[in-house]
Amino acid sequence: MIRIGDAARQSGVSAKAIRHYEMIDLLRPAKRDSNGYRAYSDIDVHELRFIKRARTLGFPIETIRELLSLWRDRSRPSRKVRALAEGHLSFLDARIQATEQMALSLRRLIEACGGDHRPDCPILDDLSTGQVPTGTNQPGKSRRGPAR
Amino acid sequence: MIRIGDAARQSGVSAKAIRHYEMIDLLRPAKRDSNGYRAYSDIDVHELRFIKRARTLGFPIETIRELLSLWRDRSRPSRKVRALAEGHLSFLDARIQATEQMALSLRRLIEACGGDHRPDCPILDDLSTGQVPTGTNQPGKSRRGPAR
DNA sequence: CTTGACCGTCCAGTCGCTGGAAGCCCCACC
DNA sequence: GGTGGGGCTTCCAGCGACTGGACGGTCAAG
Repeated sequence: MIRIGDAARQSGVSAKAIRHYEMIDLLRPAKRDSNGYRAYSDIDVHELRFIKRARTLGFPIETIRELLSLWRDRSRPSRKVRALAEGHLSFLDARIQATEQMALSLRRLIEACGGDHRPDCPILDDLSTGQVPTGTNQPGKSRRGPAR
Repeated sequence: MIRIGDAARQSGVSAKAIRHYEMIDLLRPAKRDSNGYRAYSDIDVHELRFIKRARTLGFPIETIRELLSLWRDRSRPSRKVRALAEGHLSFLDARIQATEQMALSLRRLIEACGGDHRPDCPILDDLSTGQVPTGTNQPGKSRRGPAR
């Protein structure tokens, strides 16, 4: 049986994260051996790798939960998997768009800025005169800056 | 004097967020009028707009803190502002790259998936056989203990 | 017997807020 | 005078997906 450290090394998921996944019921509780250590099988490591790969593709945990249950189900329709993947792809595309928009604006500002010892700076000028984007505030209608 | 709700409407920053900014000392504590309500000046609203615009460009709060202090300093060298902006731009570019990589992989998987009623699905196949990205886990520097 | 690599639990912190509860303040309206 | 509805106040909790650290047990080598 594989202990948590080895499961971590073999899957690329940290031991801390493995315990975390167990706590949030993404993974079923690991068996314990006589001294209380978690003991994993190759199948468990395989699931961890599955999770790792899905995280690498940016899937959120809740979606991975569904993906895992679809994976375990031998009769799943690939349609469902595909729908999940497409939903996530839309999310990624939206994030790319939003981030590119930020980068574009910022790049223009940087180009206009001399970057010398003087206080004159188009970057600060832009920030200080920035128009209020309408309808983007208030309780209820939250604007979410892509998380960091 | 402007109360918090109006300051929110005029700046595009929610009232909750304004209080939050005060709590983390991004904003100096607002004056209070007789009934204890926060009272803002046009200058304060201007700062809020500055913050809002910087957030829209994706700057993290800690960087905005520096940007604000540079902005308040009439003799600031634009060099420093520019350096902050360039650092953030690198961060944005890295994020775009990473997200595009995810989207690209996912798009390929989706294209290969029929999306029908059958259980056969390249997406799940990929996830379940995903190679372990080496060197991407945990604290322990993955050094080997004695064989068990 | 000590060292050191593991393992365990539990709590706190990250980031940037948002939601909600409980309770004032103030105005208009009946 | 009461009532209703905004606004404002405070404080606590929660989001996502973990990571860090404290504190302690377990085990084999030296």
